[in-house]
Amino acid sequence: MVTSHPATEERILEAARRVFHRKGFDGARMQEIAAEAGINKALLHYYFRSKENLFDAVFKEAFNELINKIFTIVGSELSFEEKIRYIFNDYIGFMQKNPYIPSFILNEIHHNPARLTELINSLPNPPSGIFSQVKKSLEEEGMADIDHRQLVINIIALSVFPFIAKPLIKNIFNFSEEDFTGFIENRKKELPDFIFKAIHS
Amino acid sequence: MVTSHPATEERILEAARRVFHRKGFDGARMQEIAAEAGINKALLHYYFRSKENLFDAVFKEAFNELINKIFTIVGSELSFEEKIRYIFNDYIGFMQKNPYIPSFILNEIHHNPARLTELINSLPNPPSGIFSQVKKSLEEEGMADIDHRQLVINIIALSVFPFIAKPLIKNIFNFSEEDFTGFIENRKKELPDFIFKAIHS
DNA sequence: GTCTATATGGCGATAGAC
DNA sequence: GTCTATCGCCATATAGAC
Repeated sequence: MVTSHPATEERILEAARRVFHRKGFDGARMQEIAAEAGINKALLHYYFRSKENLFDAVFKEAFNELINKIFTIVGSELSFEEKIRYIFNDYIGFMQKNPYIPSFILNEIHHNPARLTELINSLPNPPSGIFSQVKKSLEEEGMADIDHRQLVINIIALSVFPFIAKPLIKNIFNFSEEDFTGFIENRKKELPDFIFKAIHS
Repeated sequence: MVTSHPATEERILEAARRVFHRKGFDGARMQEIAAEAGINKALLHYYFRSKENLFDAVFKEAFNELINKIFTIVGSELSFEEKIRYIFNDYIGFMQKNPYIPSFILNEIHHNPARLTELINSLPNPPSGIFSQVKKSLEEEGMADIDHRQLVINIIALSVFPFIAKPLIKNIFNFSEEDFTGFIENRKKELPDFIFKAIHS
């Protein structure tokens, strides 16, 4: 895994990202990753002993990016309202730049629950701490009656779902790629107020 | 596909559902489906010529169930408020009974966009008609200012997402299976008011 | 219709030369 | 470190007996 020729390892990882993100573990082929990286299969195994190892590196990286992105905002010192606005703007923005990651993660977490537990346990900030902080924020805002966990899931659902369902959305609304981009840009603007109205009595 | 022994074909389909829903096309094995159905691989090919054919039958069925469920409610003669309540109650209820279908559909639609277009075109009620009806409902309720397409996606996102992200949710909240069930039951109760508050000015 | 046996190809992984 | 060649296995699919 550590070598005197980092350029090759990084090229393998880039190729592996492209292929695994799109096709998942079962659909990906070592031959395709090798071709994308401009090398041959044998060299893949020289750097990362097995398909599973290579996949783990890619999965871990994507998972941490996706989770830390949101946990960093939630766990920051911003006001409650600012946090909501930042999440919708930055989190959706991240997925616009990495449109395959949400489906990739949400699909692969079903296949290996043990790895998921391990990854969550090794996060820099434990989720339990983040969530008790959310709860405290809500109490300070005088909204102690709403379940903070339901709210967190609602916010993530509204952010992530359009990217998971993109092909379906494009089809049922007859959206071009530009239409879809516009639809997402509108969400960034409209979702914060949607949430504020929903939670303020 | 049509035969004098329907019991076998139905047993194959039941087995194929169980395996494909959980593992997707790439992860499923014809051997496993045969074993689940209590027959051998050769007989699978006798009834459904290829893995792809068998998968298509399973996919089409799940897709139509998932889409028609919601389109039937949306296109019904219920009042706007009733529709919202029915969607959250019945749609979430359907997914509680079929927890693998949302992930299955949302994952596989990425792999064959052509089949998706075909399936949508063959729906009993065309989506465009359903959505113009939603728009009309909103105008009658004096809520013409909100984008009906954004609202539809929000409602579906809030319903579907917890099932797609179930392993993640259980992990980060330290939920047992019973905790998760309770969490979903609470959503059924709370989501209608969440939406009503969000859209009423 | 249902089985056993087998064809055929592709996959992950390794051996060994350079 | 990087390559070519190949092993061993397992997948889908078919042939052919009953």
